[in-house]
Amino acid sequence: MTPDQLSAAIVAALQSLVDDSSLTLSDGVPASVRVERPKVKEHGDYATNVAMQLTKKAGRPPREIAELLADRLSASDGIAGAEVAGPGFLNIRVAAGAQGDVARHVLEAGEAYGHANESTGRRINLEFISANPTGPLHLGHTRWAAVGDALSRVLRAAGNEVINEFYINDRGSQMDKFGASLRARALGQEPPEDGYHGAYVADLADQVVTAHPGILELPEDEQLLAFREEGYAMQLAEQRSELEEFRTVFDVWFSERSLHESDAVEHGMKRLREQGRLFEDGGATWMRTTDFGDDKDRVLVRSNGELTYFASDTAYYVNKRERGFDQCLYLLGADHHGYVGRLSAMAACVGDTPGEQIEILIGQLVKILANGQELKLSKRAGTIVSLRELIDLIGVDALRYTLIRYPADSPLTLDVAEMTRKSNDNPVYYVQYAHARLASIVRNAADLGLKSELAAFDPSQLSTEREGDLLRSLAEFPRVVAQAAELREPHRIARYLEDTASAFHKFYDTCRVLPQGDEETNDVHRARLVLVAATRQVVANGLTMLGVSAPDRM
RNA sequence: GCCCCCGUAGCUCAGGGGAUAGAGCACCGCCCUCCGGAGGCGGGAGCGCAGGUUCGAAUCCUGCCGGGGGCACCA
Repeated sequence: MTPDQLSAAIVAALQSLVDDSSLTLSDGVPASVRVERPKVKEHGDYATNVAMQLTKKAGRPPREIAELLADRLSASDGIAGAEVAGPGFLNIRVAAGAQGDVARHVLEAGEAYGHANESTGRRINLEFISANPTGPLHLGHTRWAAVGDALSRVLRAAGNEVINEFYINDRGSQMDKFGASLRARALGQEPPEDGYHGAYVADLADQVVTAHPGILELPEDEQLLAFREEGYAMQLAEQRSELEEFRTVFDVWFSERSLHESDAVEHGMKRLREQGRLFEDGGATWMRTTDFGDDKDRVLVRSNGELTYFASDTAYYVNKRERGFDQCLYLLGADHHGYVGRLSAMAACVGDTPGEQIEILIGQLVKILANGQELKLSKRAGTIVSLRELIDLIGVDALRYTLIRYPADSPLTLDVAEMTRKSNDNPVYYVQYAHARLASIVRNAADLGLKSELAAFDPSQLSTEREGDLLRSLAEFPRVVAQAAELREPHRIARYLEDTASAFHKFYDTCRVLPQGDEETNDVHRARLVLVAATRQVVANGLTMLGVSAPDRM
């Protein structure tokens, strides 16, 4: 019995109470009832507070409603018992057979277990990282790479169509400063004061010269252009390959320049004009974002005729919507949180509703400590911890997992020494180890000529406390995925996996799975093997959803 | 000055109104004749402060204190 099935059983019990007038509910029977897993085992396998919530609508004390419900529910299939506790909680015990059947569901669904059965029909554009192509990706980008990619997988699992998109800021003065910095290094000079000073600039400059032997013979303006464009191409290629190595793949790499090369910007402005949100002041063109709660109106075209970055943002958003996305999600770092107000207002200015078509998720920054000292991540200072370096240092699995397992909106402090010193300090190994152990049992079973056969599976054999705990944990997975997608919180998957791994290790400690010595294979062995195979499937599905490997051996 | 995020165990962090607030690390002790000890079992310690909403608050609201981030006709 899954929580959803239990919830349905409670609803049915309520309905039957209403049908025979044992209970009157002013709003009718709720469509679903929340069931939760109690913290203490004395409170049963599941508990619901529905009686307390219905007390007003029923006009009766919660314990009285709970009593009625307990009687009715106890008679339902798969329910071993229900009792009222405290102010009106209903504590429910599920029959072992119904509980064990969860393992069957898991194996029947296989890789699809935990994934939504139906499509939401929603197309989501998920934009994240969107770094300037003027340097290596650093720790901050790395967090969004891991979280964004995991979020995308989770949203897909929940039945959405999702496109991962990377917006390339390849236009504007930063690019020129980048080109000038490269040229300066190539000439053996210091980059401009407001340019790029990291050590990578000199290396990149050398690469540009190598690829373009005649570059230093060009006139200065052409030379600046050539350095800028070559450096851009190389840096972008580098970012792509690093991200690919990090298993973060983008479906669309969208160039800001391409917006300007097409008529997208003018098109976006036209849309705003139609909506009546444009005005002229001081020779500049403004968008009246204050109509929708922004602190101040925003300039789109400066008085000198140049387009602002925000004009691109607007055009880009309109472009996304016209490409057919129902929802545009932006994953931004806390250093960009000032954009939330104006982006939301902008979407409203073109006629959308913030929170519906546009959703901006702010992730807090990551701090990294080495020997108790914070590493500064400034590109200027050149003390960058790059994605490449982090991968080399920590490994893709551990790095991804560590960054994903915390909520993105909580500031994070990681210790290099701790991440690199002892690998088993990282919870990712706890989960992966569980998977390897599970896979190993399945392997050993095969050596004994045993397979997890559903035909011979008797779920009621899984009757011990730890088997029940593990089964209930497996039953949670679909709910966890749905919730993680709804809240845009992929870290919930990681936390869930840690709980499930723990439930498995405890089960393993007390429950022998395979027959030993000359022992005959019995129904308990067979049932436990099914449970093991189901658990392995769930752990594998969860790790896959995080983009972390599920090794059969470690 | 205004806005956003955060404050939970010695440290890093979970906990979307529910019953006795949880993990990992660190510290102390214990558990393999047998499926992987990267495991299991036990031990101590905590919701920044003050109000409010509620039958019930770590969770929601207000104020204060402390930490981080942000304010542009920059990108």
